[in-house]
Amino acid sequence: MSKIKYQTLTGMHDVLPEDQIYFKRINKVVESVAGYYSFDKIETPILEFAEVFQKAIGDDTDIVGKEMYSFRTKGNDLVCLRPEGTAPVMRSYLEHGMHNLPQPVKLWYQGPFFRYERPQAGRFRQFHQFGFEAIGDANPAIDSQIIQMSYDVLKELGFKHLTIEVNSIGDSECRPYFKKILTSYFKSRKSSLCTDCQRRLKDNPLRILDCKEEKCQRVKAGAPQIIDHLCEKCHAHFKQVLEFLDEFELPYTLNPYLVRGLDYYTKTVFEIVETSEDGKALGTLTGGGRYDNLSKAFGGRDTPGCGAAAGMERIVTLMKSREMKTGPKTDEPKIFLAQLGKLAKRKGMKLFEEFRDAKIPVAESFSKDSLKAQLRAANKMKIKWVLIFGQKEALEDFIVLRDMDTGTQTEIKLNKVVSEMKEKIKKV
RNA sequence: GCGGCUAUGGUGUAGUGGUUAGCACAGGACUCUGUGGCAGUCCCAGCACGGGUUCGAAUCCCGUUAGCCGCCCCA
Repeated sequence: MSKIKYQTLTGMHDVLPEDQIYFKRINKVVESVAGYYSFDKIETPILEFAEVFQKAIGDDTDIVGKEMYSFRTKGNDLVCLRPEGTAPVMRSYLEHGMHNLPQPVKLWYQGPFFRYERPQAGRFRQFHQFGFEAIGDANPAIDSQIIQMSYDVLKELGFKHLTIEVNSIGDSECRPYFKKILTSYFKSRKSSLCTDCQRRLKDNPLRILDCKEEKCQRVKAGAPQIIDHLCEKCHAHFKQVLEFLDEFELPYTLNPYLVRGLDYYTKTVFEIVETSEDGKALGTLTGGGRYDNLSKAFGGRDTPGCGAAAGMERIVTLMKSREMKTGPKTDEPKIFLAQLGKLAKRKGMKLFEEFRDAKIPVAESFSKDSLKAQLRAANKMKIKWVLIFGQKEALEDFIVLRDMDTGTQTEIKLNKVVSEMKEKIKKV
C-alpha cells in the first residue's frame, strides 16, 4: 500500500464488520422493547433546516453556533446534520398533523447523529443514538413508562448495576422563579464558586448544580432545591411519577442537581447511570425527560411530550469491556462446501444455490482450488461439517461429509444432501 | 473554539543523528493438484503529511492533519 490519500473526516469513523454485532444486538433489543410498548418506528431525514434545532434549543446557548454540524446548501439554505432526535420527531408530528391520531403518538428511532465537537474517546462528530418519544399526553404515567423502557433496554443488554436518577425542573410557571432564588443564592456566595461557575451565574445558573469542582459542591449543598419550589401542578406531576416508579420497583434516587441545558425541558428529567457494585456512579447511559414547551417553540399548538435517548457507541464500548453477550450470530454457517476439480466446482456452485433455496447457510471458498486450503478455511470458521465434492463424487453423484471434530467421513447421495444436512444442523 | 501529549507494515511493537528500519501476530502461497489444526520455507506490507537543520533524519526543529487527555459545551 502506498500513501494513504483519504481518511475519514474529523470525529467520524467506520463501523467495521467486527463491531456490527453490537449495534445489531442493541437495535434488536430496542426494537423489541419499543414494540412491546406499542412504539412505532420513525425515520426522519439526516438533514434538517438549522432552524428546527435553533427554535428547539434556543439561541442563548452556544450549541447552535458552536456545536451543530451546519452549512449552506447550493440553494443557500442553512441546514444542519441532525444533532439529536427529539426536535425532528416533533417537527414530523406537527408537519403530518399527528395530533389527529390517537394520543399519545409513540415513536422510536435509531440512527446516526452529528455534533461538531472536538473528538475525544466516546465523543464523535458522527455517532448513533436510539430514542423513544411519546407526544401528545401530559399524564405522568408516560414519564414513568419512558423511564421503564429505557431501563428495560439496558437491563436486557446485560447491564447489572443501574441507578435511575430523577428530578423535576418545573415548568415555565415555576422555573423562572426558582432560577431567581438560585441565582441570588449563588450571587451571595460568588467568591466561593470556581471561575467557570462565576461565569455560568450569568448565562446558565442551573448548570452550576452539576459542576464537579469541589468548592462548588460545598456551595451547592446548601443551595435551594427546585423540588421545594415547584408549582402545585409540577409538584403533583412529579409525585405521581415517583409513585409509579415505586410501583414498578425501579431503583431510583432523587438527584436535586440533575438539570438539562435546554429550555424546552419541563418537569421530569432523568438519567440512567451505571454504577459500580457498591453503588458509585460510573457514567450516564440514557437521558431523557418531559418537553412540554417544545411544540410551542415550533409555533405548534400546545402539545406535551416526553422522551429519552441513548448514545450507542458508549454502550458498545461498555458491552465490549464487560464482555456482554451479543447473541448468536444467526446466519453463521455450520456447513462448508469444498470442491475439487472443474466439474465439481460447477456442480458445487449449483448445489450451493440449492442450499440457499432451502435456507440453509453454507460457507464456501470457490475461489480456492486446493482442498487443503479449503479445509483450512473451514477450520478457521470453526465449521463442523464439511461437504467434500470432488471429481469422483461429481461423476458418481454422491458427496463426502467430513465431521471436522472427529475426522470421520461418510458418503451421502447427492439428491439427499440438502435434506440430510437439514436434519444434521437441526440437532446441533 | 482553547491548552497538553502522541503518531513506525493491517494489528501490537523495537529502533535516541549513519541499521538492507528488526520482531510478533494477522493475511497469502508452497512443502502436499483428494483432506484442516502442528511444523518449515517463501511472499505481502511501514517511518501520517509538508517544510527546515545536517555531509547524513524514523530519530532534532517548525507547520499541517489525525488520535488521545483536559477545558468550553453537553441536546
